[in-house]
Amino acid sequence: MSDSQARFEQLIAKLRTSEYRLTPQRVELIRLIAASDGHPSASELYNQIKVQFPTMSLATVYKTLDLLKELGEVLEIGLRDDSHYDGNKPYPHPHLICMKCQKIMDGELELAVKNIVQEVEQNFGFQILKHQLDFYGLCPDCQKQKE
Amino acid sequence: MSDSQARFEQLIAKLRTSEYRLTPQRVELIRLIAASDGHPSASELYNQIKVQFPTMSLATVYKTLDLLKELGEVLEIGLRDDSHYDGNKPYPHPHLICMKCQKIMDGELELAVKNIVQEVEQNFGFQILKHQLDFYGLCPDCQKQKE
DNA sequence: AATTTGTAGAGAATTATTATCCATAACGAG
DNA sequence: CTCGTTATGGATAATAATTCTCTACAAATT
Repeated sequence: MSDSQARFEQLIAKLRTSEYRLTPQRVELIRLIAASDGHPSASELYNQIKVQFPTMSLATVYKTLDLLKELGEVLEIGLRDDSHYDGNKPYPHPHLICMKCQKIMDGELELAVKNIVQEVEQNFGFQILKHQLDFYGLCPDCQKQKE
Repeated sequence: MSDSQARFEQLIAKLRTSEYRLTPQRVELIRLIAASDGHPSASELYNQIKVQFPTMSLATVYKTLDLLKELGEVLEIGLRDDSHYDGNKPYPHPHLICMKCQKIMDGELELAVKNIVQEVEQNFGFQILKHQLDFYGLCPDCQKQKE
C-alpha cells in the first residue's frame, strides 16, 4: 500500500472517529491532499476537484481545510498572498521558497529548529507555541538556469 | 540628538539624494517611522498621520512605504492578515509575535540565524536571498497574567 | 419514515492591498 | 522669485484571498 493511500485512510479514520460526516466532497479533498506530495493552495485544490465535482465551491474547500487544521492533520503555510497547505507533515517546519519558480520545498532541519526555538525561549522568556520559518531564494534547478 | 532624530535625518537625506521629492506627507510618515520603536502596520501609521494630515490617504502610506522598501530603508514584515513595517532595522531578522496581545518583538539572534541559513544552503543547495522567521507564542507579560 | 442537525453551495461581505486618473504641489531652471 | 515640468497625492475603483450568511439538502438518529 502506498504512503498516500495509508495517509488517506488515516485521515478518513480521523474524521470518522471525530464524528464528522464523511461527505463525497470531503473524501475527494482528502484524497487529493494525501496524494499531493507538495504544498497545494486552496484554489489549486479547488481546480483539481472541480473536474470530478463541478458543483464544489471554493468555500467548501476552505471549510474542509479549516476542519483538518483543527484536527491537527493539515498545516497551513500562511504566505502573504495566498496560503498553501501541507497535509502530510502537519507540524511546523521550515520552507524553502524559490523566488523564480515559486516551488516550495520542505526544510528538514529538526535539530537546528529545536536549537533556535530553545534559544529564543531562553533569551527572551518567550513561550513559543508555533513558528513559521520561510527561506526565500533560488532552488538548485533555477540556479543552474542562471538567468 | 536622539536615535530617532538621527534616523529621521538619515532617511530624509536618503530620499533627497535619491532624487525623490520631499513632500510633507512623506516627511511626516518618515518622522513616525523613525520615532516608532515598534512594528507599525500601514493602517496604524495612517491613523496617526490623519491627526495632522486629514487629507492623507491610505494609498499614499502604501506608496511611501513601498518607496522606502525599494531604498532598503524599511523592512516589510509580511504577515498573513496585514503587514507591519520596521523602519529601524531594515534587514531580515526574527520576530516574536505574542498570540495574546499581538505585540511584535525583535529576536536578536544573528549568530543562530547565520548558522541555520548556512545549514539550509549546504543541505539543500538552496541559495537564500532573504528569510522570514516568525515565532508565535506568549510574551513574558502575557505569561504572567496566565489566563 | 420522520426529525434533527450538520454541511454544501451561491453569492455577498470583508479586508488588505494595488491600480487608475487627474489636479496639484515640489523643485530646478531661468 | 516665478514658471513649467513632472512626480506625487487623493479619491475611487479594482483585485484577490478569505470569510460570512442563508437556505436547501443530506445524513444520522430515533
